[in-house]
Amino acid sequence: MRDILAEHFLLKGLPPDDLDRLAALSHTRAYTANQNIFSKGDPATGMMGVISGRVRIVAYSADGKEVVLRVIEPGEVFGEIALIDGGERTADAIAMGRCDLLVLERRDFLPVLETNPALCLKLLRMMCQRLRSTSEQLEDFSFLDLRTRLAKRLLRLAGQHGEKAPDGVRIGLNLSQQMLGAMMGTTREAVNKQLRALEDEGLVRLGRGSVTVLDRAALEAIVEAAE
Amino acid sequence: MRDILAEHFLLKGLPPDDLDRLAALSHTRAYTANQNIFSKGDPATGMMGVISGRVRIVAYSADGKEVVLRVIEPGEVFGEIALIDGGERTADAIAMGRCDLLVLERRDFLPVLETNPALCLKLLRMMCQRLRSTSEQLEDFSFLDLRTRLAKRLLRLAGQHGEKAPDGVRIGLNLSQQMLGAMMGTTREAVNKQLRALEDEGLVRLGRGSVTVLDRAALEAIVEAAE
DNA sequence: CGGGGTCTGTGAAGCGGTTCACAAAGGATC
DNA sequence: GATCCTTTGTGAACCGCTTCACAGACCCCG
Repeated sequence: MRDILAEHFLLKGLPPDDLDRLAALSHTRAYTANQNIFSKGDPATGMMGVISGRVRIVAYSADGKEVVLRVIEPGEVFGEIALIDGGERTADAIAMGRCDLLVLERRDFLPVLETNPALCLKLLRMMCQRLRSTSEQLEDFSFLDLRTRLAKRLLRLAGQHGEKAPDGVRIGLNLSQQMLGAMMGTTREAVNKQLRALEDEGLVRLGRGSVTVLDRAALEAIVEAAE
Repeated sequence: MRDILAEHFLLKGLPPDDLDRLAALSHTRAYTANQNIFSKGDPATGMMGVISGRVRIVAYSADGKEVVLRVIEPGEVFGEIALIDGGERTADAIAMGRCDLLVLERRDFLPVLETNPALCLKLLRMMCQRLRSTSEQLEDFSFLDLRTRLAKRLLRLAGQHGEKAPDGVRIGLNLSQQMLGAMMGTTREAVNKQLRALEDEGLVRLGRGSVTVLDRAALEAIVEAAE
């Protein structure tokens, strides 16, 4: 356990005795596909780190529409807002497949944070990053049309999760068009039509649960043209 | 100068010698209406606090549309992202009228931050707050129609800036419909039509540069119905 | 090896918001 | 008071996206 903690980017460099203290108090938890980890409004007791698998953070509208706010990869943490201010959870967290999480309780972590400015600064920098990306998403929502947002999103996904394919970069992830729609705040149908348009132009190839980026430069051109 | 700093919520409780250190190095700057304070992409050297007046943080699209991301009131700070990670400014800051700002340079502030966990935690909590509100705005953009967003925004503005009027709460601010549109990521015309609808229903009264909320409960009902 | 469920593809109709064009009413300035 | 600029009000045309409806393809599971 101590080693898992020490490996984690957020805790790397922490004094050994702090690490021991946290190791003694943190624990892991396993989740199955689509299992709910926490829901909006839940009282928050701490922060989680992803050891293996992926987690998505989503919000629901009154009529059940879903927006994906973030997808969390192994090595990243989520639920840190609640860690700091102790408020309610602001969104739902759902396991995207089998996954193992590390749980750090607020009451254990806070004392360590108070005595460790370097850790504080790391957290601050992480929050900055988060704020930057959320703001960018907000801008994209208000300025860019669907085609452009889609191109941008595909480029990001290809960068993060792309596997090399003979003729391009394949985004696997079991990524349905439904889920892509939720990532961009729109419907499955609208995504499908834009994707088909891109396929007709030869920029991507579609599969069931996958998109292969064939012409990265052309996608980048679409994004460039809009900003 | 030292007293101004000590008054500020973020720095309240700071050890006296830290305060002196910062006081010696920080300075104030005055701006006139609509003057640009910084622009997106500028290298960031530090954080600003508003002493008097108001500042708006805005983003521009390729074709010149404007979105207001935040309005900063006296006593609040902005530009803190750059303070922490030292990256580029992510948006434009514009003085909304005459205003006096306090400027804290990164190189002066960072050492104080490193030795003062309590200050770190305060900053962290502030960033959390910011992240919560930005996420909420993102959700609103994707889920709510204009009428609902407008109702929500009017309620918030009335709460923050409302002056008591004989028959309701008046939002002054010299708030044009143009600016309201920019706050909600839409056009002046669309805002006008929704406002007129609300006026016809007797929920608000419109003036040049002002909106008076006449029926707070009814506006709340509009918002409730959507979430 | 069915058979039900999820995922993809597509068309038609409708709607919310944009764009454009224009008019009139303050307010500011000289 | 005359003039100019900003702000507000409004209608018509347009358009991107949503909604709804349906069909076929693929896949997991019994």
